[in-house]
Amino acid sequence: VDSGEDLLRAITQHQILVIEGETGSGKTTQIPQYLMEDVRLHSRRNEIGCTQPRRVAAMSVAARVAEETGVKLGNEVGYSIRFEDCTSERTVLKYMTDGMLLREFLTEPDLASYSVVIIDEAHERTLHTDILFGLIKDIARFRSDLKVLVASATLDTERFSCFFDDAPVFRIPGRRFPVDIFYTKAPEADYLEACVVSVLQIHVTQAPGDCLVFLTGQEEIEACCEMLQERCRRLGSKIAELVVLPIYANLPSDMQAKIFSPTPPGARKVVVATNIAETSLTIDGIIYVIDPGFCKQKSYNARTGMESLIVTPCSRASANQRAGRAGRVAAGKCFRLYTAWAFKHEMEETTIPEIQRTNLGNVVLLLKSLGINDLIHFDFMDPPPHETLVLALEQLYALGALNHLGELTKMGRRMAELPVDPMLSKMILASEQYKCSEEVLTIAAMLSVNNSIFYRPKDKVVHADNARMNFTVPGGDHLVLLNVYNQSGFSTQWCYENFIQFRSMRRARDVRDQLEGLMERIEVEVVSSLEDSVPIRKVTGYFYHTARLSKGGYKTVKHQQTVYVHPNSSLFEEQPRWLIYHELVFTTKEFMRQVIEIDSGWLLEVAPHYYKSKELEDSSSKKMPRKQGKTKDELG
DNA sequence: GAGCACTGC
Repeated sequence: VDSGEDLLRAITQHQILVIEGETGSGKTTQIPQYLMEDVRLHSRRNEIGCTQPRRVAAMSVAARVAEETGVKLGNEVGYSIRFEDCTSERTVLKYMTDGMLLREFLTEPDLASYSVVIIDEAHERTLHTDILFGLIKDIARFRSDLKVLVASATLDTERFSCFFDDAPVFRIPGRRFPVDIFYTKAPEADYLEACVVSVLQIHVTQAPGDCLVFLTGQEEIEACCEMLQERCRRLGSKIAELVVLPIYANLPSDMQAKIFSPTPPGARKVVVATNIAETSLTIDGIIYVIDPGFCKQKSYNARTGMESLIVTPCSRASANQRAGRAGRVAAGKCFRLYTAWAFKHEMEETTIPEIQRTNLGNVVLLLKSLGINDLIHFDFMDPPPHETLVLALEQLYALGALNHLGELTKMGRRMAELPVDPMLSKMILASEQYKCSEEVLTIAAMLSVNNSIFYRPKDKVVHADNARMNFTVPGGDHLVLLNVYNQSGFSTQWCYENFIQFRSMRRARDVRDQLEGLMERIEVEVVSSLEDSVPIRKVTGYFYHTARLSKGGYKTVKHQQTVYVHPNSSLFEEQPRWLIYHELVFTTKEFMRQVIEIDSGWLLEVAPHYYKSKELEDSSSKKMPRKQGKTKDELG
């Protein structure tokens, strides 16, 4: 940054400032250093906090700034991410994940220990960043000494400025190489085939430089890599060597690492990637980008409480981010496999912010515990759908976290301490009474590790499925997960032999350790039920998501939706009469994932306020009672 | 009988 003095002047004059700058403009590393050196802003020994959407970014930026300023990482400059606090009493500049700062509001609602808060990569609009916007705007009103910087890429800075009461926008010039963009003349019917043809054309006709292809998921990536390899084999020595490498988040780490090895002389590297290469990792040497213009996006239907993952055209902002990946080391080229007209008229300007596409159970609980009672009127930059808030409130009421006035209960206050979904925190708290907290902690940790524990490579499907069957125990999937956790011993060798994802296991262990560490604070004693699965089944998944067998499928007890047991479930063939599911996902059908068998009588024992014996009668021919429970207005 | 983009506390 050339204009450090100007920037400092602007910061002294305004409480909130929006900073617009491309990645590579040095805003993330330089600005906090200017602030640190400036005595006007730093007469008090308060911290400068700088949030990042990703853990690795927080760590690596902190390491770089520590090096540049010649201090030891963790002293004056440090970072704080889940499972890892690398700060000390001397820390002045702290890089952290946005979720971490959000959690800090629970212990320090006015962020008193900070003199400056920087929200970096604001344009990404992560769920946590969006909540921070509302909270920070609010505290800035009474903390006039707090400086707030909102740093974003070029897009949307006007909207940020507008949201923060017309805060001035300070622009920092970027340093990036130009990228030429090419469109197709007509739409492509088969974009996978078009990708393969484009890669080969680049390989044969273009100057040296590696190539990056954006696809939507594992299956597409595998298909594309196979097609490329097959055609290169057929062309044989007529063309130079092409090194084809897949990358996606679920790929085992040793295979991921291959994309970073240098391209052999005379050869060309092609990396076939998901969106992981759009923001999360950067590959050096990319000169060509091929963009078919699609991505998989999560969406959430609050009327049914169901999530789904759908292939959608990506936004113009996302397409531009992808193109930018070609211009990091030299001038590059981006080949878009859609027409210029489609780019202009058919693609959205920006991606829909996450807050509008996700379940908000834990966010609502967090805001309630910060004393924000009227969520409908909370200052969201883009408010979530009304139904999403209503469903979250309904769920929290059912779990006993809110009373009928929508106020936080003592139970809710304890639940908010745990960094997991409300259903999981409720079951952990309930496990105390049923003397099985030891097991329930493990189950909660395993359920909160979203991506699959079971590794199922295409060429070893039979082996993988056999390995998985060996973990089957009576009762349901929660107990299978508990069994896997207890057997694993966290050995890479064991995981490999049993087709278990080691990364997921390590994560489950970290989560479990963290949760166990919080048990004292919420006054839950850690005890084991010793082999008895009944108490575990009474509390796991908790009673909120129940379904009963009903001609060929299941019906949810509270909303009478037709749903099915997922074919990967250990209960797929058993089809028990009553069960509890952890989540609903819509793919080819409405599926319940992670289910456990229960006795309907338990529901009256565990949740008498929520179930009436009439709803639990077993004569399926009988007309179902009308929906009971609280209405929207009562919950407000 | 399915098929899981990416993050984060």
